[in-house]
Amino acid sequence: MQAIENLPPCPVETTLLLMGDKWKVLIVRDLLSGTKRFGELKKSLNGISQKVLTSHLRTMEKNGLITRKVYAQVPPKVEYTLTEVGQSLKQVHDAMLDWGSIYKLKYSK
Amino acid sequence: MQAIENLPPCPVETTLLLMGDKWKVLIVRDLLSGTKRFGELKKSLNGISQKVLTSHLRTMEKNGLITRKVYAQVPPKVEYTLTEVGQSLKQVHDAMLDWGSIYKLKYSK
DNA sequence: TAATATAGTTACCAATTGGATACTATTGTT
DNA sequence: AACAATAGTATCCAATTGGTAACTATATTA
Repeated sequence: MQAIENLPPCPVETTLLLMGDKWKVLIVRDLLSGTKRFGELKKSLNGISQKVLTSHLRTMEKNGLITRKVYAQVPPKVEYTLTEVGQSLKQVHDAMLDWGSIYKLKYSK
Repeated sequence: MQAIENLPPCPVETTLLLMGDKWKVLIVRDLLSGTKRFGELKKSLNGISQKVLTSHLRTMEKNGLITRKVYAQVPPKVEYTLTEVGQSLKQVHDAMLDWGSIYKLKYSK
């Protein structure tokens, strides 16, 4: 992958630059359990539009978080998989999972 | 605090609902080192406008993440502090800090 | 007397994001 | 011959978000 230029000095801001987005975190959540096809992602990301899903996947691929594998078939089959760096987002995901659970215990009905 | 209704079933989505926003994470980052005044936050959140900072602080207060203390002075003095639940966002913050650092090591110039 | 400092609020405008819809390509199926 | 299936792309419109600038209050300071 190509090096990215001008990342912010604060690493938290770097993470936000690459992942500071509802859908991207949910895409990671879904790919943490393994490779998925485009259609599977679309279905499990309830309500995301095709356009938005495609554009997030492209950005994440460019940033080295996922890989895209196209099969020479008709109808098309495209699979998305987390890279090693993408996998390492599991810590962030898990922290968010834990915190959300705690918050719900405390404050939800 | 009042219970919040209709939190999403997935705890990750709950976290995103409350924190899925660049500025909110950075506000937490800044408050993790202790209580801050409005003006201090504004200065350290480089580039945030007064309007946006105010509105994020209000939402976070409503959600039980921070407390707001107004001193009866002129000119006004208002301090913001993380609540206990707000403090517990440290795990999320730290995971993002770690991941950003790793990412920069691998991919930045 | 006028300026300064702080923490806002309000109104308006611009930009970004997101959604809906229609369209494409091609092979296999009915 | 028409249709289904998949992973898109292109276009247009709507909504949300964010920025700028002006305004407020009032005690203290020059």
